[in-house]
Amino acid sequence: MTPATKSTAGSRTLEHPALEEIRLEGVLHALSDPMRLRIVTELACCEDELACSYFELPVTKSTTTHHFRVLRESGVIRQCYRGTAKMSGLRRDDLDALFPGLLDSVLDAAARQTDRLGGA
Amino acid sequence: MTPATKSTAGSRTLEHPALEEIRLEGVLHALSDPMRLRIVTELACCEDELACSYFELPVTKSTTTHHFRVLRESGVIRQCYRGTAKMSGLRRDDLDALFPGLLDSVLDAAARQTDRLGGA
DNA sequence: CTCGTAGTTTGACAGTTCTCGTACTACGGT
DNA sequence: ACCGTAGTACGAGAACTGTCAAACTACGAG
Repeated sequence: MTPATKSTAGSRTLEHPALEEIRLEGVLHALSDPMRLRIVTELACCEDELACSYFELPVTKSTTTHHFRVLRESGVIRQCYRGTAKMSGLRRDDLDALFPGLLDSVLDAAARQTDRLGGA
Repeated sequence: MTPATKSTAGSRTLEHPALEEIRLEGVLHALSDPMRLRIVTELACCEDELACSYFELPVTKSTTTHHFRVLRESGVIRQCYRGTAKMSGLRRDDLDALFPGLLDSVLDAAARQTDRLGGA
């Protein structure tokens, strides 16, 4: 994919879209998957960076990697390596600057829905 | 087919999800397509029901039909026939009841993005 | 009844998405 | 140096999506 990505030693860099590159459609699409919505909800809950392995998702590791990448590439989360772990955190500041109130509305909506459906 | 013979003419009935059936993921997915986001924006702008033919979308009629169906089946819009025309209107009330603030945030976000990009 | 306008249906196609399994790399601890 | 844990890359496959064209249905006006 990435041309000349001879990323041999150490430089485990992760590509993030710049603030101006974040598109609303991309963000909405990223959030429209149940698994990803769940990840984002937990991330918001904790208000801190979490390792991928923290989440106990009902999918394999490769699928997990995939979902985190979608979230990162759409600009919803920020990721960085920390030892062998990959930490993820919401890009709250950027999202709020670009689309004020959007993230909170979605988070609130997700909470309400969970309450309404899974509140068994 | 339920023989719900309404006084108003028309065996052309359109299926809409009940309020409790509307899912956040579905709504977000419906809104994550540029064409549909555009439709919703115009619908919100007009604050009234509009015929499909009002929209001058850069796609064929069948594609337009498809997008309107996705919006209706996800619970974002409400549709009914009126003569040969099919009128569409936002389900603002239902959406606000279910996910307070969500629609407005998305609309606002869409406006900001249009401003930021198209206002070049 | 006939015609035009508005929208639907169907089938097709290319592209994307979600998922998996297996093989792989990167780092830290012992 | 070795091993285990965390995550990645690479196919691959099934399902879904956005799009079109062409043939069709429904309604209103003459």
